[in-house]
Amino acid sequence: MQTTPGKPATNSHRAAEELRALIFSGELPAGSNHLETELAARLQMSRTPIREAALTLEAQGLVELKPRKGVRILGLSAEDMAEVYDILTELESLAAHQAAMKGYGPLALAPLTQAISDMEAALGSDDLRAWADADDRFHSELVKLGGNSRVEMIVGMMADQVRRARSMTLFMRPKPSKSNSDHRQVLDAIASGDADAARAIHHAHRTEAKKIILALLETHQLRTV
Amino acid sequence: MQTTPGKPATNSHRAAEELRALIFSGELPAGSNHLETELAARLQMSRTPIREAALTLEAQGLVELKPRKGVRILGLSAEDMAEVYDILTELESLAAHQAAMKGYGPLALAPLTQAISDMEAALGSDDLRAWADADDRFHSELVKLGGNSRVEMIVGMMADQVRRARSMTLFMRPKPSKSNSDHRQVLDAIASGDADAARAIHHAHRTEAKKIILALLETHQLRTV
DNA sequence: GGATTTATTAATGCATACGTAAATGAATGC
DNA sequence: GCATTCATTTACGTATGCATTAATAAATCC
Repeated sequence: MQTTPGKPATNSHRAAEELRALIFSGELPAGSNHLETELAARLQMSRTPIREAALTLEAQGLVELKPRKGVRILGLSAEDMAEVYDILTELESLAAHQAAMKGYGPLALAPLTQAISDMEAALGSDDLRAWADADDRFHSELVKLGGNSRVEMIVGMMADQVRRARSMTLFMRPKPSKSNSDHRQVLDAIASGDADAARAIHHAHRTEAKKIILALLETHQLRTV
Repeated sequence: MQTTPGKPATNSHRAAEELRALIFSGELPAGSNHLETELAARLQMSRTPIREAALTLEAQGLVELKPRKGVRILGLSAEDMAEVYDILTELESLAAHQAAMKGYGPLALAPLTQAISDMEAALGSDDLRAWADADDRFHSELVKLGGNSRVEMIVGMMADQVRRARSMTLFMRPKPSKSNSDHRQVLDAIASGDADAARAIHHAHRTEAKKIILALLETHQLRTV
């Protein structure tokens, strides 16, 4: 969840954040429609900031403003998921590549190291939720280290979109143990400045993740999430 | 320019389009600030739709809403340009890869073929403006053929952002004659279903374009455009 | 009874009104 | 003369009001 720390504490932004939270928590399920008035009452403000927030979320692909129907919470079909994963694959791999070229020392790479050991710990204690958290952190830190702010933004948006789907499939899929060795390999490649390796390994990692998720959605007949 | 054809003919959207046009034409130059009231008067509507449009453009990275300063037209520094080009490189290459895997016939690839011959014609008659147009068309058609709607959207946004810079440097740079053989190679790779080649060639092509543009901005001391 | 037309409702898109708080300039103190 | 305080302006953020128009219900006709 990107909280946009530097932004002003305006109602419009509160609305955007709260709506996001409501969407991710599932309180506003995919496919549901909500009139502006209803949301305004729920968040205790007028329609104006709600509208502005909805517009922002629409630009980010989370909702759709349907005249007379209100804001429609968008779900992700399997095809949507494939699209998003493909983008994540490319842009994160780019980030890995660039991060490797920056010659980061152990200190700068500490967040990655930390995330990896957290994942291992979580895996040891069978805490999948914690694992997912650390995994998120790894990916977002990786992108940060890549140093392309636009990539960071786009990946943030896309990660938001798949978050719900991921949490649904989290308990279905096989223990992500291979995932960890992948992550460590990426980290090593970055630390040793091998940009092409970092890119290739991460690319393969994400491609694999995409296959697994899509297969799960397929077998479980989850059309939209 | 993406005109978003299916969208309702609301003032808010008119505002977004017109503001975009004003920005690209340079009438609202990078770095300038414009009060909401001023823009409202200019487009002959109230602040509300202006505000909504500005919010949308902000989400797309074209402007910034500064309290008390109005909407600030964002320029692109050399670093910004590098960021955008890197993203275009990755996502368009992905599109080329995916397009090659779809087994398109000559009919589906006609727009690409057309764009290429238009570029050649334009080059023959030294019409750089026409060349740039056809080049745009090639890239946007390529992305369309890739079939990932989100990629299409993101690339559209990024292309918007570099458009101004490109038109500034259009007359400075060497005749883009190599560009054409690159394009044809990409087309051939797609037509023959060689996804990896399509990706690699396009990647190299974009990487080269990035270098050229950045060098130009460097030598001409163009800090922001 | 079913289909078509008309009336009613109500949600949106937009305009407008207003309080607040930032920025500018005036006024005061030293 | 310079700094500090106070007053004034004004742009924004938000609330509210209103006309439009899509959607629903009612009513009429065949």
